Amino acid sequence: MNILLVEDEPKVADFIRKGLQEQLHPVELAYDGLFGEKLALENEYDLVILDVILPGISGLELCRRIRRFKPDLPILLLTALGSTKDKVAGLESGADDYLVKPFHFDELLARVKALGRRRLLTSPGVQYRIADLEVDGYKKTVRRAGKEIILTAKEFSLLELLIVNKNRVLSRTHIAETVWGINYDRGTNLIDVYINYLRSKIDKGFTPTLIHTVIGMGYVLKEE
Amino acid sequence: MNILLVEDEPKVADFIRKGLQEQLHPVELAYDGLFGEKLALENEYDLVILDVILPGISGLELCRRIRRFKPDLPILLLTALGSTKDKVAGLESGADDYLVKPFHFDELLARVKALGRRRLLTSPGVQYRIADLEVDGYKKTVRRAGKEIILTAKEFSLLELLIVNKNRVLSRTHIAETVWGINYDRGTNLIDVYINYLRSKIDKGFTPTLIHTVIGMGYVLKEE
DNA sequence: ATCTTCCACCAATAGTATGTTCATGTCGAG
DNA sequence: CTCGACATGAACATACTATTGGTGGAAGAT
Repeated sequence: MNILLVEDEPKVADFIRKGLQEQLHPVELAYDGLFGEKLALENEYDLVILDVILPGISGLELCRRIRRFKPDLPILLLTALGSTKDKVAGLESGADDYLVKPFHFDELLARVKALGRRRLLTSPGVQYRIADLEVDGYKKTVRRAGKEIILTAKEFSLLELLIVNKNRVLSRTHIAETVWGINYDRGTNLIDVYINYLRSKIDKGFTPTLIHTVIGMGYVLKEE
Repeated sequence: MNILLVEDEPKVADFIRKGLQEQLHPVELAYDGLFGEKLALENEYDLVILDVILPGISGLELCRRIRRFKPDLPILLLTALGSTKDKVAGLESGADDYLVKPFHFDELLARVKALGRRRLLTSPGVQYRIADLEVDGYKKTVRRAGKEIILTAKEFSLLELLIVNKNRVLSRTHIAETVWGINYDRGTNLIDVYINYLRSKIDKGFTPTLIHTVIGMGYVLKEE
């Protein structure tokens, strides 16, 4: 899930960004409201996390502006203030959810997941299986025919995307945006390379093969 | 917190499972009493949620059976019956708490949290083991291959977290929050250093090694 | 008070796996 | 046969992690 984080305190920003990246979400960061607005409007994020206290324009104002042009984009507000009045103000600005700092990171993750599910319908982070391949998004493990397979973070992220959308052809563009982030735009065959890595780890030596190329369109994970 | 849910109505089961997973609890599901009993006795859960009305054996009977072998395992009963008599019957069967359907999910969550906390606080005698490593959460002792190993407080706390979540990849963020408390400071490699301390004490010179790095994601304690 | 010891923590450096690119090889369609 | 599209292997760069030495402070001993 592509996430835009607007937070001016470097330490907090870093903490949140790293935590989300450890869950394999691509994260982009804006240090002030104006830049945040620019990014939010120019790109297609799945979620925006906004600090209320920002230099430039306030989080609430930014929230309203984003909401005006992107009514469906989920917005999560962060703030140090915890009064009911603040919460109401936040929600009235169009935020979908509200989290008071300091928070336990798991709490943030839970809300991120909840907001993400609203538009994706599928939520990575649970268990998936196809044929004799099992992917556990919680433990971050992969097994084929009962045997554990070790993947790197990027490989896992790619496989998770494929298995969540099994039987559906995924374009390279879509894969790039989901796994590598919004602003991925290199003229290389990086995705092909990673598909190749995955194949050698989860398909080589097993039947049936699960990763299929659809020429001109992209890749699918399916049986047969 | 690992949760076992025994519930035969698929809709209700799904509702509860999804809600709990959103809070990042791993949930396993049994659709009848016998299978529930098998799972409960064979695995290490932190909490069992039981429907009273079940095919096979009843929830009350199941509760008694589990209680016989796992006196410390928290059990939460769910039922459509709301009379005092029913509640008493449930609690007398050894359940720790009782919730009448239909309920608001927040209510369930609150109880789940409460039972979880109780277990963490009053968890004397919790012993964990993986391969030839034994950790006694009560005596605060650690042994590998029968030989006692002396750890400092922080080291023990870290090891305890790892072994409670064995086979699951733990992110640095999660580790930082659990062992060191909420802190935004990821500017140092303190966690890496403590992992290194632990490795030198419990892995060095032994096979198999138990602490594994998952680059980009965190660390796991597991065999293999 | 002072000394000693141990623990928690930090920072710099060395080390390694991963991420990325590029050149080349293969395959099928037309 | 030729082209486009994809697969593959290897080389390179980067990012992440391991390791070690050192600092400071707290607790206990003298």
